[in-house]
Amino acid sequence: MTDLRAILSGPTLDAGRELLGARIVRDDADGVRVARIVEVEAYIGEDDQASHARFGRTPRNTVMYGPPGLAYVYLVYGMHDCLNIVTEPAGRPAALLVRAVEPLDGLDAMRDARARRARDRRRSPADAAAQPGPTRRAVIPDSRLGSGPGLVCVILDLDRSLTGSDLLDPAGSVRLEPRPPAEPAPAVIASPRVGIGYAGEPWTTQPWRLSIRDHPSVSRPRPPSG
DNA sequence: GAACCGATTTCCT
DNA sequence: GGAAATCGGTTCT
Repeated sequence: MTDLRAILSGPTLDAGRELLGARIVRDDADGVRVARIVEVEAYIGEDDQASHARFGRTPRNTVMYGPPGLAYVYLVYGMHDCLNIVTEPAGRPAALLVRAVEPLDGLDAMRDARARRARDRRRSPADAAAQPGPTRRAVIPDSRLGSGPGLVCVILDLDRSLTGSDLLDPAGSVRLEPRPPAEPAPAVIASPRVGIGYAGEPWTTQPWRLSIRDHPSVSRPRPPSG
């Protein structure tokens, strides 16, 4: 089945498994960029103490209560945008955080976007005060360009203004497309979510991080290869 | 390759 | 007011 709307309206963990291997297509002035989803995390309901919905509906998280297939992009640690895909029927707050992608097409635009980000960072006063030093940075392999939730948004130029747009709209500039039928379903690893120590048990140990087994584009910390 | 650190601003019982 | 669904650089093993 490739009806993504139906898949996203179902249980979030099932939807997460279906999204592994799906494509994010970014279609804008910089051309067409395509990336394959290799890692997601599920945030399910108001009971989930790791979810932004844990305090109930707020101005920021309202879109999580909307229909499946909408984008929810939020800012974390004051600097990184993170892309979520809303799941489950309207009224039930749930979403899948896209933690890592494998670049498939438009890699030059992706590298440009990362270089732009690095330049902007260097403009900050604190960095200007620091000695630039002649340190040469290692070249980032293609497979690692989108290996983290913040990096996914950097290489695809996504930000909070995208929140509320429908990722299944064929005319949208950011689109979600199903895994091609010819491509075999990937082996999935389920492991605990990252960076949610504040949530307490059982939430910190729920295996709601889903990733393609042993895929080089998966973010750190690397899940067990099972 | 792991472990530590600083950046930066939005969000909310 | 305090913490946050992270990243990149540095420093160590």
